[in-house]
Amino acid sequence: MSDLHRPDQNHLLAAMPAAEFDRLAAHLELVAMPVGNVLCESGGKLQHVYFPTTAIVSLQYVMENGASAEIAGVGNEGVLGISLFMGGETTPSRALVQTGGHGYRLKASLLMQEFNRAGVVQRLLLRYTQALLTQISMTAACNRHHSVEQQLSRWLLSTLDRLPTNELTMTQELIASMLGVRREGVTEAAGKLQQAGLISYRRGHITVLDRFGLNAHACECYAVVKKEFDRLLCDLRNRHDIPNVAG
Amino acid sequence: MSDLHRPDQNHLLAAMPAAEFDRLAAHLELVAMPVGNVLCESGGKLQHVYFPTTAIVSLQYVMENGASAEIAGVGNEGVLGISLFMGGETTPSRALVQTGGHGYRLKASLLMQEFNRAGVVQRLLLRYTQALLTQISMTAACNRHHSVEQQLSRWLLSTLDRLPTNELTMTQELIASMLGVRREGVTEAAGKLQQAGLISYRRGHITVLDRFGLNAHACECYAVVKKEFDRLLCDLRNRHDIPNVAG
DNA sequence: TACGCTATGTTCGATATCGCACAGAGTTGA
DNA sequence: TCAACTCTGTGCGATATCGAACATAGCGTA
Repeated sequence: MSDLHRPDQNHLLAAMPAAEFDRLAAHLELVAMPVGNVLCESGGKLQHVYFPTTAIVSLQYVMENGASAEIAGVGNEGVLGISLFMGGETTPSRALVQTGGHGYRLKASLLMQEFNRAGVVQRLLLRYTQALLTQISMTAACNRHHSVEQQLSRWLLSTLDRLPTNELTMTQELIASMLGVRREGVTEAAGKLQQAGLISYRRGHITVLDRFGLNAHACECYAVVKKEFDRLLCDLRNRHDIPNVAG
Repeated sequence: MSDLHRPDQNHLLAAMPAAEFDRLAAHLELVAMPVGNVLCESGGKLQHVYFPTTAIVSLQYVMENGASAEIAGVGNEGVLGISLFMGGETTPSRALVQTGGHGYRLKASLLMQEFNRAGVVQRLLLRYTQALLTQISMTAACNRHHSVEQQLSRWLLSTLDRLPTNELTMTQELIASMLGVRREGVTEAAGKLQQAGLISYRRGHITVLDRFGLNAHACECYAVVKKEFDRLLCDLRNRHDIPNVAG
């Protein structure tokens, strides 16, 4: 297992310089993150931050009437628990494991120690937070203007970016609750995408056949978010000189 | 004018301890922020951060087809330009002055110097950023699930919170572009609110008559955001000991 | 005062999504 | 093999919003 799971499968951990990473490495704890697990309820305080490697966590808001909406997703590109270092300790959204897998967790206090050194790790985490903010912003715009079919395409692509394969294990019911639409709406949209030869699916599994085609089918939101993540973070992999933008 | 305009009309500036504030005060520049002014285009880099006092800035995303959606608003409770200290320098959203007024601006480099001291001001700005993040998150959820009438109520209330009066100068057309809906939809929703005795309006002006009633008419999103802002920031006014949440 | 511009009000059909009901198909386990 | 359960497919009317066209009303200005 120690061969299969490595901290640097998480891009943020991988982007940390050796000195900083070494300080944290001994305290990183590999944990299973089974699907459906609620890591943090609305308003709840996390005891750890989570760096997913193969798992994907969905940040959702659940409304008073029970309807839910995904705000953003967190996979191997990021970290769950930004409210700890942002100073609020809690958020009104909940964190639900959407795709089961693993991740590394770190005691909140240890992350805070590192963050408060005000060095590379702080800058890295703040950049990630800005990227997350862009993701949430685009979710807002997308929810306003785009069709279920476009949103499903976007969601499939961004989920796929966090997985090693082209297949995701996920019922339409679950996808519907992520997107905040009816299950039937997902059935219909998925049917169209399958007819177009972009995906194929069977009970609980979706395989993306044509990523480029799906991209063309999705709204611009996917590309905007991806570009912004790349700009802010992707080049961090194997590049440990995160610039300090101090004037 | 120097009597009418004071930096502490902005809550973030007011929340800074004397030592920190004094370092910045000499560099704060009072500027007029006329309605319609675009302070920052999508992807553009700000040379200053803006602390509005009487103005309100709308953060929007404009889609490829020209449709727009408000992501969040920034008034006297906050600051425009978080991407500077978050490390990304730019964001995909644009900043448009929605309500004309004034604000204080500060050279980006000077804010960065203060931010990089990793002291009270940094913690204050990060807490504000988290509050903004909550606002954006709720915009996303609200866009998904709530009616135009509910959203208009929410928007009126949150705009009013940033103004000294109960009247806002704003055409329905402009409100429509903020909410990302048709102008006719705003006309219809505003008509209902007026019939219910909650607001009254005439060509370009809206007066809120019954704030409590409007609150009851709005979706939960308004209250969630307000509560979170209060929790994270409101008690900062006249309270300069922002706790360091280091573990 | 009269004109012209802009804001607001109203109507219409078109469309997307919803909410519900139920049928069929796949999976699991006794 | 069969039963129970879950997931997916489909059809229906109801509703909200859209998109466009046009009517009316308020306001500034010549």
